Amino acid sequence: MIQDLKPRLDRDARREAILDVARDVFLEEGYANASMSTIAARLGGSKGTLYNYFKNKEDLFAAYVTRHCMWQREAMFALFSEEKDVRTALTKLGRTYLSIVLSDFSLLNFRLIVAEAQRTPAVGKAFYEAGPERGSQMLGAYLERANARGLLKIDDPLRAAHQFIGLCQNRLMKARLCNAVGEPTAEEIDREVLPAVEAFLTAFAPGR
Amino acid sequence: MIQDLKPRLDRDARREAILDVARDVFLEEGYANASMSTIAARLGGSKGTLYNYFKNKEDLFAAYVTRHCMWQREAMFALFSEEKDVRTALTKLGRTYLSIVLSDFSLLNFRLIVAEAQRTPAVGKAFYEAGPERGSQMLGAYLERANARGLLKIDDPLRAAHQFIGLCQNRLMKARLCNAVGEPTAEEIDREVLPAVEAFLTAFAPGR
Amino acid sequence: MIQDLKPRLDRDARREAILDVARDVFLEEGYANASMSTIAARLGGSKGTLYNYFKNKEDLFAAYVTRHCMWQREAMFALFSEEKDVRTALTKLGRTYLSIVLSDFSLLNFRLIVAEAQRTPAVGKAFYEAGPERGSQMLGAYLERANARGLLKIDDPLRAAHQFIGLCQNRLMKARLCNAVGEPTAEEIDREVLPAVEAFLTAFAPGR
Amino acid sequence: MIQDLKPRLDRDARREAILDVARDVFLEEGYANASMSTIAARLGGSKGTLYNYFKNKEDLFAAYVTRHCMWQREAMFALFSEEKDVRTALTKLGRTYLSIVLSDFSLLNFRLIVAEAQRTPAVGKAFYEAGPERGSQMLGAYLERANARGLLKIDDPLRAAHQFIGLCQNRLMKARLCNAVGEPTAEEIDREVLPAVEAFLTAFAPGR
DNA sequence: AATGAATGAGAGTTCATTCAT
DNA sequence: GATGAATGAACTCTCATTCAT
Repeated sequence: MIQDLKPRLDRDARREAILDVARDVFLEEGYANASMSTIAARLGGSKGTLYNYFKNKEDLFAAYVTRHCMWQREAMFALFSEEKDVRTALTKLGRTYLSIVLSDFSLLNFRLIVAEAQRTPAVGKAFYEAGPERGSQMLGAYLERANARGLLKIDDPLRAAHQFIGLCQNRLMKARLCNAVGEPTAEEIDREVLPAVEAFLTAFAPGR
Repeated sequence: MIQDLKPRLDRDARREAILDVARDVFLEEGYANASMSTIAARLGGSKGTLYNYFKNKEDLFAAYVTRHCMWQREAMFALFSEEKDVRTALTKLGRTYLSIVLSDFSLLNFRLIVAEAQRTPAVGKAFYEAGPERGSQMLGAYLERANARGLLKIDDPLRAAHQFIGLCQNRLMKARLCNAVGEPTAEEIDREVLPAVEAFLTAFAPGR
Repeated sequence: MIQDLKPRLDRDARREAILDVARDVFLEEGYANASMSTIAARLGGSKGTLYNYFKNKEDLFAAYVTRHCMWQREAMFALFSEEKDVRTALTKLGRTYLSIVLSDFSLLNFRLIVAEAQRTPAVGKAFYEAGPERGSQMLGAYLERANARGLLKIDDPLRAAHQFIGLCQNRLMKARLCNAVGEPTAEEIDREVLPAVEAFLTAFAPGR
Repeated sequence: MIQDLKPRLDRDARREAILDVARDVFLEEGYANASMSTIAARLGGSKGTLYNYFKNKEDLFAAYVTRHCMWQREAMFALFSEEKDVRTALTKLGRTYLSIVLSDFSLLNFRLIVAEAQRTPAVGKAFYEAGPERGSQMLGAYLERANARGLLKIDDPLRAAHQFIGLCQNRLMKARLCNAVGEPTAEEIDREVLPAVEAFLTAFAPGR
C-alpha cells in the first residue's frame, strides 16, 4: 500500500506538472504550433519523459482538454444562486458569468478548443457540455425556481436561460473571440449586464 | 495600355484562383496544417508560382482574410430591411442572419480566423468589424428607424441590436463553434428566432 | 549450498524465460526492430530486469544465438542412421534434413542470423558450424561407413555429403530464404529428395 | 522536346546517383540501420532532397531492389553457353555462376534481401525470380539442348539444372551466407565445380 | 512569369540504457 | 533482484522558402 502510494503521488504530481506546462504552451502557440520539444524544455525535462506520461501529442492535448472541462464545470457552479430577489440574482449571475467567460484565461482556452473542434469534434462537444451548456443549465434551474415562486413568467426556462446569457454576452463575446478588445473591466461588464437584466425582466415579468 | 491591361487581368484572375484554392485548404486543414505544397498541388501549379503572387504563407493568409471580410461585409447587406411591420422585419432578419452565420461555410471561416486572431490580432479585428459589428449596425439602423416611427421604445439602438442578435444566436452559435451540432435546418432556426422576436418585442414594446 | 542452489535455479529459469521471449520477438521483428521494451512487456517484467540478466541488447542476442546453435546441433543428431540399406538411409535422412531446415522455425532463425552475420561474423560462424557443417558431418560419417562396407564408391565422404545435401536442398532452400514459397509438405519434400537419392546413387554407385 | 529532355536526364542521373549511395549504405548497415541522414550526407545533399526523389525509405529500398533484380537478371545471361562439349560447358558455367553468386557484392545483396524478405515477401519473390530461378532456367535450357543432342540423359532438365547448381554451390553458399568464409578464389571455386561436374556427368551420362 | 529541385531547420516519436528506490 | 522513471540521441519525415533555369 505505502510503497504503492508514494510513487503514485509522485507520478500524478508529475503528470499534473506536465499538463500545466503543456496547457500554457498550447494556449500560447495553438495546438499545431506547440512543439513537444518546447513543452519538454519548459518542463526542464526530456522529450522522452513526455512520452512516458502521454502516448503522443494528441493524447496530451486530450488530457489537457479533459482537465479544462472539469475546471469549467466547477467554475459554472459559481453561478448557483439562492438569492430571493430576481433582479439581484440575475445581476450577480451575469457579472459572475461574464467575468469568468470573458477572462483572458477562458478566452484563450475557448479559442484553442474551438480551433481543434473541427479536427476532433469530441473535444468540442465535451467542452460545450461542460461549459456553455452547463452554465445555461445552472441558470435555467434558478429561473425555474423563480418561475415556480411566481417571480417570473417563463414557458421554457432553459431557453430563457440561453436568452439571458445571449443578452449579456453576445457583443463582448464575439469581440473577445476575435481578439478585437481586451479583458473587460467590471464597469464594462456592468454596461452589458445591467441593460440585459432590464430587458430580460421586462420581457419575462409576471404581470405582462 | 491595352497590352498592359490584358496581363493585368490575367494576373488578377490567377491571384483569385490561388486565393480560392488557398481558402479551401486553410478551411480544411487550419492555418498551421495547410501546406504551401498542398495549395500548389491543388492549384495545378508549382510552389514557386505561389511565391510570385504572395510574399509568404502569412501574406497569403492575410489576403484570404481580407477577401473574406469583403464577402462578409456584403453578406451583412442582406440584413437591410425596409419592412414596415417590425415583427415581420425582425423575424426575417433573424432568419437571414442565422442562416448566414450558422452555415458550415461561415463557421469554418469563423473558427479559422478566431484561431489565428491570437497570433495576429489585426486579422481578428478586421473580421470582427466586417462581420459581427457590421451586422449589428445594419440591425441598429433599422431599429433606430422603427424607434423614430414610434414602433419600438429603445434608448440605445446599437445595444438593442446586439441584444436581439444575442437572443437569436447565443445557444446555437456556441454549439456550432464547438462543433457540437451540425448546420441547423430552417425549423431549428425558427425555434430560436421566433421566441427571440417575442421576447424582444415584449421588452421593447412602445407601450411598456 | 542448498540456499545457493535454489536462487541459482530460479535465476536460470528466468534467464531461459527471457530468452524464449527474446527469440520470439527477434524472429518476428528482426534484430534492429526488436525493442527491449517489447521484450520486457511481453515478459511481463520491466526493462531494468532485462539488464540484470543481459549486459545489453547485443548480449541478449548473442545468448539467443548460442542457445539456438545448441538446439541446431542436437537437431542434426536426428540425421544419424544405422540403416543398412543405403537408398533407404539416404531417403530417410534427406526427408528428415529438409523437414528440419525448411521448417518455418528454422528459416526464421536462419534469415535472422544470416542478416546479423554481416555485423557480427562470430554469430554467423557459430551457426554455420553448429548447423550446416554439423549436418554434413553426420551424413559424411554415414557415407564413410557405407563406403567402407563397399556399398558406395566415394573418395571424399564429406564433400559427397555436401553434394547430396545440395542435390536435395538447393532449389527449395533458396526459394524459402527469399520467402518465395511456404513451408513444404511431405510430398513436396519427396519430390526433391527422391530424385536426389537417385542421382546420388547413380553418381556414386560402387560398380561404375 | 529539348527543354524536356535535359532536366529529364539530370533528374534520372540524380536518381541513379542516389540509388548508388543508398545501395552502398543498405549493404553496409542493413535496411533498418541505414539512416536517411547517412545516405543524404554521403550523397552530399540534404535529407529533403531524398524525399523529392523517393516517397520514403521503404520506397527507396524497393527502388534499389528493383534495380538490383535487373542487374541480377542480366548477370544470369552470362551463363548462356553454346559450347558443344558438355563437360567444358558445365565447367565454365559452374565457374561463372559461382564467381558471380559467391562474390562479396552478390552476397551482401543476398543477405540484405533475404533479411527483408520476411517483412516484405514481394521483395524476396522478385529477387528469387530474377536471380536463382533465372539462373537455373538458363542452365535448364542448355541441358535440354544437350539432352536433345543425346549428350545427356535427363528427364526433367529444370530439376537437373537445380541439382547441378546444388552440387556446385551448396557448401560454399551456406558458408558464405553465414559469413564463415571470405570470397572464394578461382581455385576454391574449382574445388567445388570440378567434382560437381564429375558427379553430374556420371549421374546423367547417356549410356547408364 | 513559371518552374521544380534543393535546402535545412525542426517536427513527432522511439529506444537502448542508466539509476535511484 | 526488480522496478520504472528519466534521459538524450537518433530516427523518419515535412515544410516554408529560395533560386537557377
